Amino acid sequence: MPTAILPDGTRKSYDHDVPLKQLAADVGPGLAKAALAAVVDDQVVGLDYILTGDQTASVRFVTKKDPEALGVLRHSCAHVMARAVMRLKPGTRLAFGPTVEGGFYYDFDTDEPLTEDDFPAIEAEMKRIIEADEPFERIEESREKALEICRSLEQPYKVEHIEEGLADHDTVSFYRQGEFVDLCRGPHLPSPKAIGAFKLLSIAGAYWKGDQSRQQLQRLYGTAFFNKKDLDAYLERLEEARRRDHRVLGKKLGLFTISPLVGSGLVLWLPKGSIVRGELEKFIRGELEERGYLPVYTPHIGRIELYQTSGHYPYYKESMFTPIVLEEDEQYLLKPMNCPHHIMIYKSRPRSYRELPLRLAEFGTVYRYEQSGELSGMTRVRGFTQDDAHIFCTDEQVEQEFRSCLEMTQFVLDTLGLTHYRVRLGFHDPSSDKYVGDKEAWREAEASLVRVCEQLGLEAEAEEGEAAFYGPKVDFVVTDCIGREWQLGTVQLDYNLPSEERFALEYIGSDNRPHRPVMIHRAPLGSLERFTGVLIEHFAGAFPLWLAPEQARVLVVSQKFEEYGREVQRRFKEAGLRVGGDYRSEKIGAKIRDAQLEYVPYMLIVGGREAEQGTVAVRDRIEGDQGPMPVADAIERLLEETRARTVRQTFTSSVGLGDRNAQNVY
RNA sequence: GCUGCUGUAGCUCAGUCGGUAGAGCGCGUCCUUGGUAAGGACGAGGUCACGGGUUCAAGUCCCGUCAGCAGCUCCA
Repeated sequence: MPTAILPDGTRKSYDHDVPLKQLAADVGPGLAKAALAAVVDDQVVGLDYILTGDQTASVRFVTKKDPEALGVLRHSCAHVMARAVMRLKPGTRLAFGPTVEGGFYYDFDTDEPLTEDDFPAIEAEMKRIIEADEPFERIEESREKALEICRSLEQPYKVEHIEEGLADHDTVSFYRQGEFVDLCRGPHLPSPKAIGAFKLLSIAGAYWKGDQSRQQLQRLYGTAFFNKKDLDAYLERLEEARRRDHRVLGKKLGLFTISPLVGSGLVLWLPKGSIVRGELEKFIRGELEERGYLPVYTPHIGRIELYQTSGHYPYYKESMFTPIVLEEDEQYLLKPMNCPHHIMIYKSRPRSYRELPLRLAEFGTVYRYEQSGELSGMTRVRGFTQDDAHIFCTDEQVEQEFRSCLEMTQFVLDTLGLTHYRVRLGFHDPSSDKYVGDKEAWREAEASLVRVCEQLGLEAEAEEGEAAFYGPKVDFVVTDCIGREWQLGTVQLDYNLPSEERFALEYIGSDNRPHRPVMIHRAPLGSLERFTGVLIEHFAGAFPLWLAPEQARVLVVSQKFEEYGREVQRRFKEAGLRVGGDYRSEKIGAKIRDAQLEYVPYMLIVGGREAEQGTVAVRDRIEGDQGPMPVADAIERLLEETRARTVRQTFTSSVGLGDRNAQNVY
């Protein structure tokens, strides 16, 4: 006999199979009314779920206060949307319709393309469907019956999914609402009435099963909430995120620009952005020096043979700018990677084990011909500078070096207050042939990565297929303000480029015999372009003092005090601070407002009182008026905050439709 | 690269049915000289992304190119 264990520990037993709907009613009429779904043994299910036989399960009912409810609601809303589209565009083939962070989508194969102009009609139809309030009805069928149903509904994608994706399922489930029947795992709301507010957000193309060689579908994105207030709040957060977008702020604050005449994906760093980049480079350079790296410089082009030897050319030919051809046998590539150049520095003379580990570092600028549709502000570009280095070491040194690289990356991210990142272990995909090197070396390398991460207490998740072609890696991945993920820092282990088939690197060991070194590729920031783009959003344009293009600005109360203002400005400048001055014939309120809007961290306000006493009235961008203090004290205060690289404010929230952890995929 | 959308002043955007372009901010000049988030007046500023086409007439309609946006795919 089925038994349910409720959250408060009470057990309810039945002498017959019992649907959760009834269980809820037995617990109380209030619950029966409020319950939207349930969690049975950690699995979210609908109220149509039936406790059977000798099943003993923990059951927790989900109401709109529980976080699980929103996902169920959105998935139901996706069905409502699909039903509306089916009504408006008969014959549409349905693909997948999962929930994603922030909402849901559904993929359609329509005869005529959908456009945003179709949204009002679809939304109106959805509204009618919700108001009609027909229940979602779960139907379980055998595979054969299910195939028959999907064939009769003329839903070829569903047929394919039952045949392939669900090959190991004996039965599959459908949900029916009125005339609309869809293959679906569920769960759904008891009825659509709970969908209090929804909105279609965008339309885009998407490939069937994510495969570029297959049919392109129309992906309709939307979001839904229990009430209008939550929807409005979400839309407001989207707006805010948009204002924090590095492309918007980069333009507004004069940090960078991109000119079609120069070329798309090629960043022009404006003076203010260049200051931020320069400070980051200075910071990294200091760390490199302390950690025993040696600076090198290499040219921006190299002969094509260099990249044929490394293996990059055959693998990434399509993603490179086409070769510069001088003569048949003399071709050059704009370098897409720094490693082959650094390898040639290693190879410039015989190496002894006494030199290892040899750490060669360069802010190396590389060029990659990224697909046009991929380009995005500073985060995906065609020319970028990596804070790159390659470490050549012995087998015994690998783990220690690898650990140091991870520690440096963590240190750099911590310094900037970037704490919301995930660590991804990029492992090879055993079913792919894109990797070079023997299996044993890969196995060993991946095992050592896991070991080091465990030692450091790094919570890392392994992902197959994310490795570089020459070795596994550890990536630091952050999410931007609209929910997209970007890889920043990376540390990669490489047993292949040093190998006989590639560059045949050697060092002479203590036994006076040649040995093969191991390489580590690493870049804590990744690229300065992408990192700066992410930082702009991370600080919402308000950089901490040490990075701020203009650290302080002298504001004179009236132009009568310009002379004293310029004297103050000179003293701050001599102390090494980046200080501007506002001597316009504006009122002090206007000058403060402008400085605030430009995110100048400190305002130095001077008028008659300050001129007389040799002080400045310091106004903190965050805290406001700090009152007057001697010029020397103010300088010392700012210098101290700069030296400490203090981070006082960050913004980490992200909204949008990122599809990590997509639920209910069919 | 693919699907959909967009491109008007330095920026953000309006421009109805096809009838030769507007606002706010910013910028310049002048007045104003002030005490912690917007003082006032006047003025300059446009190849309506680019190239074709339809039309008596195109910012507006059609085609192409370039660029951007959203998503997919890719990412050494």
